[in-house]
Amino acid sequence: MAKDLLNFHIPIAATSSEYRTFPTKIHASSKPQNHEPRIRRHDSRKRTTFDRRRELRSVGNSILSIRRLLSNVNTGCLETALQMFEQMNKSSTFVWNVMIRGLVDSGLFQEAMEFYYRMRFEGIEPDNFTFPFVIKACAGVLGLKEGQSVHSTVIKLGLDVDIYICNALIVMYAKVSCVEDSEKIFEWMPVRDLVSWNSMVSGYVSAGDGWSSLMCFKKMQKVGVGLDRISCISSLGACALECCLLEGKEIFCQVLRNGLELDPMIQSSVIDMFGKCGKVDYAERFCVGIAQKNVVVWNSMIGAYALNDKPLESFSCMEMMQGAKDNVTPDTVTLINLLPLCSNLRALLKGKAIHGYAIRKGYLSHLVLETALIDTYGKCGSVMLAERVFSHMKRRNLVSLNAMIAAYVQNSKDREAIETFRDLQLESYAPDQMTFATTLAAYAEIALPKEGKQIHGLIYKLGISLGTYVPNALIHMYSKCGDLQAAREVFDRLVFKDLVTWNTIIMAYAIHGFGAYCFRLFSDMKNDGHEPNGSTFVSLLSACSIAGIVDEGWKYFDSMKRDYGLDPGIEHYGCMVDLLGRAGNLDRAKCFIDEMPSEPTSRIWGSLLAACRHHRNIKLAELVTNHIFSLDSDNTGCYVLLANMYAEAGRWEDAERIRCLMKKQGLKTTSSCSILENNGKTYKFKNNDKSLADSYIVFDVLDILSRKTGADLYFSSVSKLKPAELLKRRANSPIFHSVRLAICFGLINTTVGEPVLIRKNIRVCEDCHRAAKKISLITNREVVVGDSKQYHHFKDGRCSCGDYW
DNA sequence: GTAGGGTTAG
Repeated sequence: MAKDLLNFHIPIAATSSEYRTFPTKIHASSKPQNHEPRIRRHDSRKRTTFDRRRELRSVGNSILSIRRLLSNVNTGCLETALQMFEQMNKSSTFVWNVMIRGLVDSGLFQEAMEFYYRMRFEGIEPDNFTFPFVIKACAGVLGLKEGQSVHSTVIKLGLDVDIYICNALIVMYAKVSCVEDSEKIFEWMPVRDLVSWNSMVSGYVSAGDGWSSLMCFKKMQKVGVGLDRISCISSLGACALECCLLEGKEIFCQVLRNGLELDPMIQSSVIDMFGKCGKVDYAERFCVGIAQKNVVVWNSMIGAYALNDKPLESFSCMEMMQGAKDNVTPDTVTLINLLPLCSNLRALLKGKAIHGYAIRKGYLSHLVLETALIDTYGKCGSVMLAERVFSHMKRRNLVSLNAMIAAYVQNSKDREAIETFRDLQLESYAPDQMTFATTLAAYAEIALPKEGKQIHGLIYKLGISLGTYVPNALIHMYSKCGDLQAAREVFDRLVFKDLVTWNTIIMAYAIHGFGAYCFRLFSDMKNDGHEPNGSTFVSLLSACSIAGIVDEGWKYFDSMKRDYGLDPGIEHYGCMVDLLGRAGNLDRAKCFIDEMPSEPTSRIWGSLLAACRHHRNIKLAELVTNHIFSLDSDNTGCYVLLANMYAEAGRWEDAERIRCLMKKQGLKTTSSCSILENNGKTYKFKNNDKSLADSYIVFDVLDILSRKTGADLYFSSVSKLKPAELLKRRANSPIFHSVRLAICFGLINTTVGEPVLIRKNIRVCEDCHRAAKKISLITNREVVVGDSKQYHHFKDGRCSCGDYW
């Protein structure tokens, strides 16, 4: 392998430290008044062929060997070229240039840089030919520091007026996100040509600034530079970036006027532009007219369908490309385009098929493809396969790590997500907005406000540019961690709030049971000029369902379609089943599920099951569990709920039967656990947990409170227990449930007047709920308990959930 | 017999 031969490493610092500072010469000197180039360079083009031949002969390389070297480089036989190079006399700049060019052309940018440093180390002076290659290599490795160092050398050698070098610098600075430096170079260039203008147009696109690119494109035509195929490709990219159809159409007309429509790169750029501007039909019409389509053109069309929510067309497009007429083989980009469709369709098998195809074709390992696979597996619920791809990756970057964190979060592996986030920091990756937004979602599920605040501090410290993406995740995280006040502060400080921000804050108040306040926020949102979407109504209906505001719930449900043309989705139906269940209208809830336009999920049935339990309707519960098991046979919660219902009704044989069934299937109940924080430390309690050093105090307080709240609570609610069973269960009594231990610990360790905040991994049981209400009354303290769905604010003997959850 | 700008993707 060519790379093995490139084992000559010189540390960058040893060779380029003298060029580390950014060159200021071009900015400090006065702007040239005319466009006459300052002649300061040794222009090799002025040398005659004879001179060059004589020079090359004089350094001991025969013309034949140089021709062979060039031919190897030109045909991509880098390995042979490298072997030849090592045996040649290396004192001429020419042979180094040829080698560096070869490496750059093969995408071996780091190796090209190392070759340049080696050249300098051996005392060979680079010339005007060397720098365009080297600068391109700097852009390739996105090395701003290296680029600046090379730029210094260019100035020192008086080559900063060379138009080729300047053009390369423009592109390099834009690619490393310093487009202002590109602008300065462009502005100060003594002479600009079409390539200089094109470099600026494409430079702005690389920097993500499509509008500046289009303005530059217009200006270049105004000053009479004209345009060529590359101007069109770059400006079409700008239109695609900004979804600017009008400009895109104009450029398309220019393409036709200039007869450029047969150029495959133009073709793919046009399709891509139309696709990104939401005009997949235009893209399709243009694509159909292309007689011979290459793989990039096909990929652009597949991508356009995918982007415009036409997954089936994307797949059939892939089949067409492989058809007898075109017979084009899908490449890595084709697969990368198709994988998100599998994610959206939750089509795990299709994703696996693409993975298999990639392996058969030898496309792996490929960083982007592997990242897309992690994403697909994560979204399709197979975190194990995502992990497998991740662990086999030869190379990773921030995006692949973000994808793995997201896969964990999507599959409720929040601890693993946080662990991966920590690894990412240890490996010195600089987390970005995506990293934080995803990791915050993991914290939202399992953390307490203190940990959340720490990650918030880190975001602040790193100066992550915010937008709304991270603040929205922060609002969600704080509300889920129980600190609604902190969520509100983030919301209030956010100057530009988008629809997601509003939906998130409404949901924040919803899960804390402040239903009525959510309706006010909804009205504020509309006054702020936002049209609600499906998620807004999930927030609103959740608010109604959690706070038990039945009438408003129906009002919003009806308003969705009538006022906003939004079809209720499965989540909206879920909220309505909750509401009907709460009202005790179980038959109506069942009919409502039966009449749903889409197939009910196990979650929908789960809502009805919770209602059945609340209203002690075992008959319906049995029917509902059958539905749940047919969809989700290892739904532990469902087994437990049914078993408890049987137990409460004194139907011990049935309860035992359900427990046996669980055992048979190897299902284990999730053990309850409650957490709270005190003095910056998180304390974790399990049921009947005596592991804490001063747990005897906790148990003493619990004893006092149990007496005051009526220790017979538990026994009264399960009074149909047999005496033997009663004794057996004494040890597992709800009196010692984790949440009660945590409440006692909180009461002991927090200041009077401060609420006691607890998070719990599973739903609060009826006994603990009843006890918490009494404790709040007796101690005159607010107790806040968050479970997997909502928060219960216990105050003055009442709960914000209205005793339905 | 060496240079600069360019398409699709996570």
